[in-house]
Amino acid sequence: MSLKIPCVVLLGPTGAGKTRAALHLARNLPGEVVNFDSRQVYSDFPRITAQPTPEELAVCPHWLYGFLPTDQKLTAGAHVRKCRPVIQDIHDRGKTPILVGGTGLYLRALLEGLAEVPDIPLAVTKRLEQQLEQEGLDALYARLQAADPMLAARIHPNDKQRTLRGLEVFEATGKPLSWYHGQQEPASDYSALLLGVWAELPALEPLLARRIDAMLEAGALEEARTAYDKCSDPAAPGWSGIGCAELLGFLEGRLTLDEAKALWLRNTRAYAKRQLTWFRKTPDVVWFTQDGPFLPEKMLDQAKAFLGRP
RNA sequence: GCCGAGGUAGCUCAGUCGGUAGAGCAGGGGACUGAAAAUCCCCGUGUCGGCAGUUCAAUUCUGUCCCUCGGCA
Repeated sequence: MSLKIPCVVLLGPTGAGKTRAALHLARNLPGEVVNFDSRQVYSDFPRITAQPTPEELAVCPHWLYGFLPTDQKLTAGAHVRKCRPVIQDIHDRGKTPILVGGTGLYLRALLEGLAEVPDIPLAVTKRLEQQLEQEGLDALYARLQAADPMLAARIHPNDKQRTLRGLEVFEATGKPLSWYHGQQEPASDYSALLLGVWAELPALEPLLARRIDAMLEAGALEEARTAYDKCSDPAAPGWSGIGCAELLGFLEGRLTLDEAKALWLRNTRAYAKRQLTWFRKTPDVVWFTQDGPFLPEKMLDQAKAFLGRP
């Protein structure tokens, strides 16, 4: 039984300034940056998903950014499996892993573990999607109630995504998803310092609006166009990202550029709100707001204290 | 100036055969165990454009005024 690997985690809503703070920590600890954002993994959308720029990437090694094609999807489990060896390797080389991102589920899955549910064959998922079309959600939810009453009680009958997930697990494995949840043992491989950048929506909104303009100036539209040439299926996983979907609407002539921008901002704002709701209840976060002294400096002090360095 | 269509929630609009009104989006709050930038839940008093008339009762009918958008001048 080895000791837990110490990690520094930077979390917070989109656009709050995590990347900048991460670089300061990486330079001074020293450390390497590991992504836990479900969208910054797409190789076709470095600007639209606000991945670190080439200059920022040059500061220190960055992991799990921009490696996935638009037509492929990552899952929380797959992300954890990719993350673990990366963190181990950084630690073995005497550096501090700095986890940066905004996908609360991915972070929780990494730190607290995920139930060990086998991969579901694609055929099962496809069949259920087809049945959803034909029989409707009510019928599928009723089947879930029979197959996994514990899970069904916890999710809403309108929740298409979770109803399908519950059913596919039961049909593919013969066991209810809630059974797998019960089997799960708490994971404790990492000792994490959680540093949060907090920004209320009214303060965040103008920053988000400016960031969208900056992204467009940096070539976001050309980025979307190039991605569209590679993958023109609007249902592809990569296109569902905020900004990607709106620019696709413009490219396909469904939206004017102004409409796309307005939608993009609204959707980003709504997303930031959901992130705040999630992170608000995350335990043991040391929160920082953007006013006051140089934020990354204060975070560095915290990180040094946590790691037991002078 | 004339004819027509409208003026109802922040926005787009529905509706009330006369009994003071409701959807979508936005906004606020929340949930979240392999699609999570996803998926989903809860929250709707607003001089129903102004004024007057008819009526027990007008946002609804009538008159008039104001404003917007079409068409004709």
